[in-house]
Amino acid sequence: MAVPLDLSTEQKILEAAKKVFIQKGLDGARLDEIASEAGINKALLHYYFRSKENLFETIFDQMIAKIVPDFTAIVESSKTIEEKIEHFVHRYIDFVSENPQLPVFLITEVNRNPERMKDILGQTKNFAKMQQFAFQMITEMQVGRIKSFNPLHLILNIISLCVFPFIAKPILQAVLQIKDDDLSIILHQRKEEVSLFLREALRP
Amino acid sequence: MAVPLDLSTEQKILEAAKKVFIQKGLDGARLDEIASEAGINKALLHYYFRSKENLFETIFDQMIAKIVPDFTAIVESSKTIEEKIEHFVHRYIDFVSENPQLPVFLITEVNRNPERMKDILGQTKNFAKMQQFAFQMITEMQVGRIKSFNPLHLILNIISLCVFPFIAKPILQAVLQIKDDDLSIILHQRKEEVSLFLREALRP
DNA sequence: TAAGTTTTTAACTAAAAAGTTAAATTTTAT
DNA sequence: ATAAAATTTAACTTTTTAGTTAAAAACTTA
Repeated sequence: MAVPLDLSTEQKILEAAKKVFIQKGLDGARLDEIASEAGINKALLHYYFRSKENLFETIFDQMIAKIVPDFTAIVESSKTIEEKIEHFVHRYIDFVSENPQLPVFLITEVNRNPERMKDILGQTKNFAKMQQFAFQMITEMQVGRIKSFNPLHLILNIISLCVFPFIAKPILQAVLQIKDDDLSIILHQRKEEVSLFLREALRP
Repeated sequence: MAVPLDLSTEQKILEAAKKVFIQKGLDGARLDEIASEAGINKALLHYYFRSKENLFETIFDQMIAKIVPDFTAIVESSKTIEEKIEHFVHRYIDFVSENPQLPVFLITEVNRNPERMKDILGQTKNFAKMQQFAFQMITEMQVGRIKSFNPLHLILNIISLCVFPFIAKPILQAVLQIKDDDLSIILHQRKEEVSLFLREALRP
């Protein structure tokens, strides 16, 4: 008896749904479009996932897990706090560069329905890891190796500097009146620019 | 002959539309909801604005004009660059605090339809003013009054630090597992925190 | 081959929403 | 008072979309 597990088809649907939902949002996405994007039909969509909402939540949960920064590796290494921050900035900007539509998608949908977040992050260990990271910061601040800041705000600052320009991309493009490629160059520079900026701010 | 200018009704419609569009987006907004929010009916909506798209664009243009930072006053004053930045940070965070849904609304809609921006900002003098601001920065950098950075990235950094935490509000709330009020306190602290952070980064 | 599973085809229903209209009523300005 | 303008009422059309279904075809595997 074949359990209904043709992962390749389920995967095709998930990929297509991801693409369409990220582009158009929950309201804007059309099941027919997802189906044709996956190279199948609506009936088969219904065969695998019973409803649009169902499909959306599967995608949404995956995306949240991807974008909430994973401090685990960073906290565990034995580098200085500056090296860790630099490492984080590089990794996170790389990640956002490769998934440029993710932040806007999540922010849009979470704002439209904040309830959705409530359940998801409750169990993860992200907050604990973040606190651990904050404690390391405080230690190095007290020793005088870096300037003293409120650690929560410092973490917020780091993430803001990494993510926001990618979120504001089309607005930036209009204000600066430049083409896609030119903006990409600017955004690519940010890895070094943000690292430098943070280094200077933290210099004791 | 009374010209069709009962501004009070037109204004009521615009206010209602602003509220609903900002909350639900173009796709999610319902004309019936806008009408009842304005205390009128759909027919009158049609009497003033011919279509949903028409109404939306009126709102959208207003919102864009509001959120793109106005450097005019700042550029013109005779303060030091640090004072100007501090002034800007305070004013912009105040503005975002008072209009917390604006950034998400604009980012969502611009991402969904980047064409919309193209026309709007073409004629404004924002870019010129921004360049003027950048030149002032460069001058003070060369004199050694502040640390040298790429001025475009510096402006991006300032705006990122001001806006992003407000955009990410519901995600933050979920990650930190705190209530609305507690997050508001944290966000309120940012005016001072961001000012301090920028001062430290720019210290020669 | 035979049974079970996956996929397509091709309809269809029900609901929601935008857009439209015409006629009646109310308000405003002259 | 009366003409013009604003507003309501209430119905209607059209379009779009999610959701559903049944039957046939194709594929998989024992």
